[in-house]
Amino acid sequence: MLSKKTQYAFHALTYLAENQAKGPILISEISQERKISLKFLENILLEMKKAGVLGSKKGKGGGYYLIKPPEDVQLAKIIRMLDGPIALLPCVSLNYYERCENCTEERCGLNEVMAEVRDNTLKVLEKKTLKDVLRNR
Amino acid sequence: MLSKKTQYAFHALTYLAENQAKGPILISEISQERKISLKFLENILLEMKKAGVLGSKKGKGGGYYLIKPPEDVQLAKIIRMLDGPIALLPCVSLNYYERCENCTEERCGLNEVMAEVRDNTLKVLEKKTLKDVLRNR
DNA sequence: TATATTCCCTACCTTTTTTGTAGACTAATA
DNA sequence: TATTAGTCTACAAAAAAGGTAGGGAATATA
Repeated sequence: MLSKKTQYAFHALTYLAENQAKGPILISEISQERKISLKFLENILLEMKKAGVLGSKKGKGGGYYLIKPPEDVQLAKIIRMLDGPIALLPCVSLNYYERCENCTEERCGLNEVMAEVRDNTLKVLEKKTLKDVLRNR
Repeated sequence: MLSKKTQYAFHALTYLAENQAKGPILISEISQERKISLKFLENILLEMKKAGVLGSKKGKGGGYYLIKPPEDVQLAKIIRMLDGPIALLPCVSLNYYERCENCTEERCGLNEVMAEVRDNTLKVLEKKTLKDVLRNR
């Protein structure tokens, strides 16, 4: 399951996308509108900024804004950024690969299946973008 | 990611499947062969017994054994049993459904995408069985 | 340049989940 | 009836998730 953090991130991103015309949006506005703890949301937005998804502006008239058009923001990227691996096993993760203990990959049938699951999942999450989850499509 | 618990469960299940001919297998044997903490494994096997996947026999010559042929044990069932929901959001889970807070499902584009992910995942996990992950296929 | 505004950063705290352990109990078998 | 082996309840440690506090730094504007 996606963590609250990632779920909040999606709430924030769709809010930003739907209000792009207004220019930079205050953290506090997103927090109120989408009912997310202000300080927790601060962390999340900052993390997304560092990952290159959001931009920000300080001082009066400041706030956060999307740095790319919604159709260029892959859902897979957001999930990986905040939740880590999408794969079900470390040994089949493309971005967070780790060897499995107690299991030789060459002879383990599980990783083949899990690689198939991963591919099927990514087929959706890498194709779909922020634009696809907006309310006013 | 799958929890250790579920990963251990798969180790145990494949061991049981590969040694079916030997009759009931001791917890301690699986624990040693697959390097899993004995007491932790006890809990896991018991849970699978209660869920109807394993049978057991007490006393000398006892142990655990598969109650169904490996090709009848869906991977999805094992995962759900020990890890819970397979879906990425509670509101698109078939077996563990819960309403999402702060999000009206009718107008939330996220759940449509996540339902698609779920379907793609289940396409694999409900088709593949314990037999498909055995070493000596 | 003073001040208000707003994001930035570090550190911490609480709760929940995961992972693992202890020990007594019950059932089967020889 | 002694031994073997699973069953059950409870607990505990460690890790992860979720959330909070408070000051610092950059910006805008008067």
